[in-house]
Amino acid sequence: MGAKFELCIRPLDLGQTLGCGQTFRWSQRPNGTWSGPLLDNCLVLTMKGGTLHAKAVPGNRDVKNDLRIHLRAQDDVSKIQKVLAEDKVIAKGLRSMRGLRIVKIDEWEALASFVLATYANIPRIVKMINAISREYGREIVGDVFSFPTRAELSEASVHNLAKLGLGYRAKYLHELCRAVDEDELRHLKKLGYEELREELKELPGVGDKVADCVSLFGFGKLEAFPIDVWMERALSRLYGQKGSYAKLREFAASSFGPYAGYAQEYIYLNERAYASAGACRFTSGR
DNA sequence: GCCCAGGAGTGTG
DNA sequence: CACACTCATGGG
Repeated sequence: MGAKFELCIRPLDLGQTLGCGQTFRWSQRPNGTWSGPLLDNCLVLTMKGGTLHAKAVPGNRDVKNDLRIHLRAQDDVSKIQKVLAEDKVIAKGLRSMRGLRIVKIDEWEALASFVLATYANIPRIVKMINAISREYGREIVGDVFSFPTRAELSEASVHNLAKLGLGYRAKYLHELCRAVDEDELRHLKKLGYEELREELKELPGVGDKVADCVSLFGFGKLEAFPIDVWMERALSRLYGQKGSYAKLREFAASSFGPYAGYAQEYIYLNERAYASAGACRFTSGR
């Protein structure tokens, strides 16, 4: 039982890619490997000499291709970085993030995950997602659970979801299960970015920011540019850009075009690093 | 204890 | 269009 395989995807840094808050289900082990559920397999990933080595349990279906899709092996990340580095702000921050890749998450998982992600910090988001997976998903191997399907999750009552620590998000998630079905997801996959985000925004718990996260990470729209509180601060601090979501979104589209999603990730991580460096200075000043 | 969190929904000016 | 307010709760 289980499967082993290798993939040559470059550039790739597992920590930068899986631990940066675009996906919530991977965790780093003490020995530097990364593990987590991907659809109906549990994977353990490690880098050896620039090559990705993977172990999959139980090794269902075409897990190798699932991982290739998840890590967006088709992206020419070096070229994207080269284009985006024309922006001096990004060029500077980029140096420490060469191995970051945008991931492609299952559409339903992305939708449900980012509805839960509203107004919560990342450790809490991870906790909520683990809780609903444990309660309503299927056990893949010991203590690793798949993300619950829409059908599985629609069995949950608002009350039981709230008990898992979702707060007011319990109601959104419950309504989302009823507002979306497989036909709707199939329909959404056919849409271009602008149409997609407008239709996503019709769903309960989905506003501008969640629609962009789901477009980017769930539907693979690299031109999407999610703007959360961190991005607002970064755009103000680094570019002097302030104003409504629509205005900031327009700035991003004109500045970063088809690779706005990658630009967003570089700027977002840059801002978080800046904040934690500032906090460190502050606390160490005694 | 306090502040904040990868915001959205609703109502008002 | 822009704001203001509320929502429920855990993490740092």
